[in-house]
Amino acid sequence: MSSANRGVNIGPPRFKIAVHAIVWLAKSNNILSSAMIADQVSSHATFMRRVLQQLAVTGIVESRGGREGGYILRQDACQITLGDIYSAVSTGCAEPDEDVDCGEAGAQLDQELEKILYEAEQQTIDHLRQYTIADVMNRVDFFKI
Amino acid sequence: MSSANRGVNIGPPRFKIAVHAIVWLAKSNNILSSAMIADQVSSHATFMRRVLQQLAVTGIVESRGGREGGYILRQDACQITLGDIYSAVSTGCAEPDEDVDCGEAGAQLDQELEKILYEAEQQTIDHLRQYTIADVMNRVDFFKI
DNA sequence: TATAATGTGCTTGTGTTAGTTGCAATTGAT
DNA sequence: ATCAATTGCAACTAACACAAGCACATTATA
Repeated sequence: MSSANRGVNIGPPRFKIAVHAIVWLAKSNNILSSAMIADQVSSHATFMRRVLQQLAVTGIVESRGGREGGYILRQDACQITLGDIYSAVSTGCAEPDEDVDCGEAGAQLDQELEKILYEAEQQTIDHLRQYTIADVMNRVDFFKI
Repeated sequence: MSSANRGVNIGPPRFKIAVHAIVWLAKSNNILSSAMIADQVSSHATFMRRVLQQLAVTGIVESRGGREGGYILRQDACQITLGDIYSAVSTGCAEPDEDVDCGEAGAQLDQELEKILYEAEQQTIDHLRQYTIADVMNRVDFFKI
């Protein structure tokens, strides 16, 4: 999976990979190791583990350690939304900017902008909540349920 | 202006700098050189020229070459919206992803996701259209009109 | 116990963006 | 006409964010 231009200016870069991983988990309907998922999405096992762990802490997938371990969906494909995934992979990359060094007035302006952008992002997440993984899968023949 | 963590996962990085620049132009209500603007927003003249040029092609500012040249607003602060600015600084960084190399099905899935994200971004822009530069300025004492 | 997986720290690679320099073209002041 | 100040633009460098990849401790199961 290339890490070139993302095409749109919204969403963390991991978002699409996370969706791909969940789609494959939904299709297999089984436990899959990070290595197997990485193969399917042309990524790498270690990176997938990090992404899948973010999905695990929000309860979208469950991780099992040890032999025969891996990841398995904890919710049905028609219950998981793109908004859920966006939120899950955003955690940890949404700390507020450190204070800018362009003066008091500039800093205040920046804070106000930050508020507005935060609000816009929340609305984006709401918008993405209308699409479930099942919806997305049904848009592609190969994954159709 | 730090280029560290952006705090939110939406908008091109230049967005906030572009807003700052326009706010200063609105406050001064006069022609300002790239060097003067760069000073105000703690950035650099050449970089500001790049950003301001994007704002010029969409008609938000006007650029004048030569001695006594610089940039000046072409619209009133209460007519320029954050959505306009977002669109302006997004041009040229929103080409679609190159085709991913994770198989036909994966590529199709990716295209569908891309459509959904594009739609989400358009809605973000619409959302940002409700805020004018004048609104933003009135949120900060120093810039209050 | 041996095996196969996750979790995670660390290093390396790479693409994107900002910073910087240099200079031609342009425009107004003198 | 000359000079000074500015944009526009190309090229290069630097910084940063993120993914890729390795190593290994930990964990769980056959």
